[in-house]
Amino acid sequence: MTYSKELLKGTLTTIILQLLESKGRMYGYEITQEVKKLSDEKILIKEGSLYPALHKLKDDGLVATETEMIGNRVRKYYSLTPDGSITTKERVKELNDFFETLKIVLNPRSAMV
Amino acid sequence: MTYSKELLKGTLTTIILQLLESKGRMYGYEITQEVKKLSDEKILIKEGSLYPALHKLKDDGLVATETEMIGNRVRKYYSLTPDGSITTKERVKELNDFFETLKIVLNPRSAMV
DNA sequence: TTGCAATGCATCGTATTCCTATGTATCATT
DNA sequence: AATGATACATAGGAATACGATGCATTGCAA
Repeated sequence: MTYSKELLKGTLTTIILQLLESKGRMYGYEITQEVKKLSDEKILIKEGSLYPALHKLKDDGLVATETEMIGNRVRKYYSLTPDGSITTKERVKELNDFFETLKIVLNPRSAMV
Repeated sequence: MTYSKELLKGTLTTIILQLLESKGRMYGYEITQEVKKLSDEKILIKEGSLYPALHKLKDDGLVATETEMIGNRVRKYYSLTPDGSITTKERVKELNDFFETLKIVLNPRSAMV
């Protein structure tokens, strides 16, 4: 079972940022595998989503890259810039807050605070 | 403070469906106001999002409409069809499940099950 | 009484973003 | 030798939320 791809919209970038925040640095393929593992195979990030997202994060100055050669194979590591670290905290906070709000909207009877 | 509009993607339809499930029937403007109220003004559904979404739900056979005249003003009520009711339960379940999964992904240290 | 805000419906064009499909290349295992 | 995993990347398409705009009624305040 995989989630409707629409659900990922708006959260993919936050997932990437938060992974980089906790792991320090990662390469693309590693990110897809880590998300797959953590989500019990329920969230599968595709290359067609991941790489454009990473490139955009770089354009926006939120991540920096360094390329390494592993044998003859190129590997591109991503890590957060100071700006990226700040943005990550904001995004994660916003996402958690959004979830809480949505819970209330989706279940009005639990809204008695 | 309003959430980044990207966050709503993939959840708007579920919000509408669940509101109809709990309220029985609602009209468009009423939906925007109810979501605004329940979310403490943090989720503001725009007409440009709402009406296309409602029309799509109708095309998909998930909601039915009835038009009423309130004074000289037209009001269009939406309610769930039997199909819509089933879909609503599935969507809400999927969304809650997605949140749980995402929590784990966003905070690996809490993933020790 | 005039004008503005709120109520109420709707659509067009735009931006975003995720995916499918495709391409290239290395490496390990069979 | 072939296949699957590793690893990067992009082009084109689909979905969807929004901004802008339009129309009409109603209520209220200046």
